[in-house]
Amino acid sequence: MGKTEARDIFFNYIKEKGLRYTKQREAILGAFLASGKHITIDDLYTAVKKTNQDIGYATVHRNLKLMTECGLADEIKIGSHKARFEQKYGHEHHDHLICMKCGRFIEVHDEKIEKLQGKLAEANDFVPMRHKLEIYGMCKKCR
Amino acid sequence: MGKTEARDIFFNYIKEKGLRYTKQREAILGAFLASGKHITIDDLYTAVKKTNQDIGYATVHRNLKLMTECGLADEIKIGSHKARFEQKYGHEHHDHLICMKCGRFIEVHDEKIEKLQGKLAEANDFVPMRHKLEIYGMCKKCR
DNA sequence: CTAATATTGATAACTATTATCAATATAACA
DNA sequence: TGTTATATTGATAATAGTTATCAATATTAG
Ligand SMILES: [Mn+2]
Ligand SMILES: [Mn+2]
Ligand SMILES: [Zn+2]
Ligand SMILES: [Zn+2]
Repeated sequence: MGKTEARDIFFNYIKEKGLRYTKQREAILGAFLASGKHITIDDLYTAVKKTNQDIGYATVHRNLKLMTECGLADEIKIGSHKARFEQKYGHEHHDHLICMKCGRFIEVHDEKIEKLQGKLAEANDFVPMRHKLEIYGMCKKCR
Repeated sequence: MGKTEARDIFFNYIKEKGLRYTKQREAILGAFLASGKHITIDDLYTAVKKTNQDIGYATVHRNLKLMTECGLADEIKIGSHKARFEQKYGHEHHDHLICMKCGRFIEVHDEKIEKLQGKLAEANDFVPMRHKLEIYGMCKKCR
C-alpha cells in the first residue's frame, strides 16, 4: 500500500537533484517505510544495522533528512527530547496528545480546529504553511 | 503593574523551598520583568550583565529555570532553535504565528480553538494540562 | 558571631546534530 | 566495457545548547 510509490518519490527526488541511488539509501528507505511511528534517528540506525551492519550513523541521519525534504518523512520535536520522524506519504495530517507520564503519543485530528487556525492566521494577515498542535497531559492508562 | 506581586511570588517560592534570596536572584528577576518577549538565556545574561558585570551564565540559566518553576516564566522551544522564555505572570495564555522568513512571533488567542482542544482531549480520554499551538508561515511584511 | 549549607561563577561534561575528509561507489559516456 | 568525474560513505571532529561539578563565598538561623 504505497510502498512502491514512496520509493518512486525518493528515487525521483534523488535523481532530480543529480544524486546517486545507493544500496544504503535503498536499505534506509526500506527500514523507514517498515518502521512504526515517531522513531528517532537511533531507532532507524538500529533497524538498518540488522540488514546492513556496516552502515554509519551519519548516513542514516543524512538520508532521513533527504526523505524529509522530499515529503516522505515529517520531523517532530517534542520538548527537550531528540528529533523524531514519522511517515508522511500516504498518511493524513494529524496532531498529537502527549502523555507527560508515559510519553505516549495519541494521534488526533479535528477539522474544525484546522479551519479555525486558517481563519486565525488570515485575521492576522498571515499566510499559514504548516502548524504544530501538541496537547500535553495525562492519558487514560496513566491515571 | 504586577511587578511587586511577581517579586513576591519568586521570593515566596524561594523561601518555601528553603533556598536563599541573593543579590543575583534579585538582579535576574528584575531584568526578566523588564525584558521583552521571547528572550533567550543569552539575552537575559547580557541584560543582567549591564548592572551586575560579575554574573555568571550558569546563574542566569539556573534562575530562569526557577522562575519557570514558580510560574513567572514560560519556556518555549521553536524548531531547532534555542530555548526562549516569556513572562507568564499577569500575561494571558496565547499561541504563536511564526514567520518563517523574519522569525517574528505574532501572539494570538482564539477561545473557540481552546474549547475545541479541550473537547478533543476529552474525546480521547485524555486530561489536558497545557498545549502548544504554533502556526508557521509568512507574515504581512515578508511578502 | 558562628556554623551549616545554599549559591555562585568558571568550566567541564554531556547530548544531539552537523561538518569534515579520505577512501570508495556510482553512473555518464567514450 | 573501461574511464573518469564526482557523489557517497563511515569514522570522527566540531559545534551548539544545556546541565553538572566543585571550590570559594554568601546567606541565614540560632
Ligand atoms: Mn504522529
Ligand atoms: Mn508569546
Ligand atoms: Zn500515559
Ligand atoms: Zn516575517
